Amino acid sequence: MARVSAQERRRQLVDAAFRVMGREGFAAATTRRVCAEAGASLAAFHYCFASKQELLVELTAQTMAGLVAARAGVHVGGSVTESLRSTLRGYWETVEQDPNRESVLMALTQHALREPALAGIAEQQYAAYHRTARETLEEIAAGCEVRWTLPVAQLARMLVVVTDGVTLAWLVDRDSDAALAALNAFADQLAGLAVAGS
Amino acid sequence: MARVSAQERRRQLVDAAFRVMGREGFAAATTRRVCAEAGASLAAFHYCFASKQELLVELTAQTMAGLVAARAGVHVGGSVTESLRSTLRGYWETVEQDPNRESVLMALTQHALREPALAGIAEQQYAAYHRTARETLEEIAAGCEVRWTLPVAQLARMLVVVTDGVTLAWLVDRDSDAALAALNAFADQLAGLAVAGS
DNA sequence: AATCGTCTGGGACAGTTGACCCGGTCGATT
DNA sequence: AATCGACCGGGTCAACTGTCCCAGACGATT
Repeated sequence: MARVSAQERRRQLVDAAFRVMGREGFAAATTRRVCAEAGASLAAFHYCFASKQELLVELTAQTMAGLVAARAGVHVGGSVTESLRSTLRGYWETVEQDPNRESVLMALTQHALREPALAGIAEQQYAAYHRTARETLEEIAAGCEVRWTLPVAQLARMLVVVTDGVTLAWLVDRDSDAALAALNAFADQLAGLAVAGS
Repeated sequence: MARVSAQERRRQLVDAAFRVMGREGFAAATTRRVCAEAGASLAAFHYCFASKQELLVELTAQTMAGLVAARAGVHVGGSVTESLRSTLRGYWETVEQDPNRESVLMALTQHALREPALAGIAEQQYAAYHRTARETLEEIAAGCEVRWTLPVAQLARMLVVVTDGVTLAWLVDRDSDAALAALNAFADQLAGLAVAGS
């Protein structure tokens, strides 16, 4: 077995846990299963992490950060409608490209809502979503020289609601056309809430 | 311990499983925990159910049926906007009144997507959502003497997307005002897709 | 009251899980 | 090359899980 730094080992274990969860579900990510996936021993696990909880916390934080980064791609160009459409399409590509991240994140969110040790993590996660969405909307408004006729916070929530809802439905029926159609329709509706101006 | 019919015992156990899941999460619903909640013995459990899977299947079916029934409340009256708003508000009241049903259903959906024995159940669940949503939209269109300018199937998906997304976000941050505002905004946008006519 | 299917009590089983521990091995620093 | 902290192998532990079993108690039918 390769001899790597504790920090590197931690990363490997977190990645392995993510892969196992994505492939076999949250419950399948036992310490042994994760260690096997990472090619590490149980002792190595408990050398790197004080407990499974600790890995879960790190996994949640890391996955969350990756998602926010992926969602942050804003495409400004042409009309408000076009900007919204291409931004949403950009997000959607990241989902279809790696569906597991979404299902893992959903499971982590569910778990974080119950586990006292992870209290606040789900809330932070959603706060980050809302912040990212708000920034995206503000960027588009600035780039297209329009302003929103509803509070940006409310629009941001709607954006998160729609992306989450579309993702959830797609995870079940995998109907990509319907998902994209819904996103486009929403982009058009949202564009209707923008008027020219500062 | 009371002596009840096997059928009644099954119902009790399903209810107990639902309560335990709602209170402590999906993973907490072990056979022993469920039996304790129902006031039954382990033997009673395996007399009524061949396996835990069997209970899970029945629980999913029953919870699903309850939800579809709850969502089916259509309020037609006044303008399209008003009808949509009050229908969505009606749905929302059922969510806030029993938040556990939503989180349990979400966990069951997650589980059903992985478990081969429950294959198809999640899909059926969502198909039922979409059917209910489509019927709701058609009822409103008929009652308000309008027609939709987009395919009803697409609008139905948007309806499901929004209700699911709003519910998901609310389960995390419990911001009822924001949830209701999002639903109202969506109702207004949806109303914009209706024009007078048959 | 005898019978029979329905139901229950308590216990047992093997398998899995998270956690832990100790002796030892590696590699860089000195 | 001696030292020391980082790291690993393999084994152990108690707790918990789903499942199963059997002797017996109940209640309706005969």
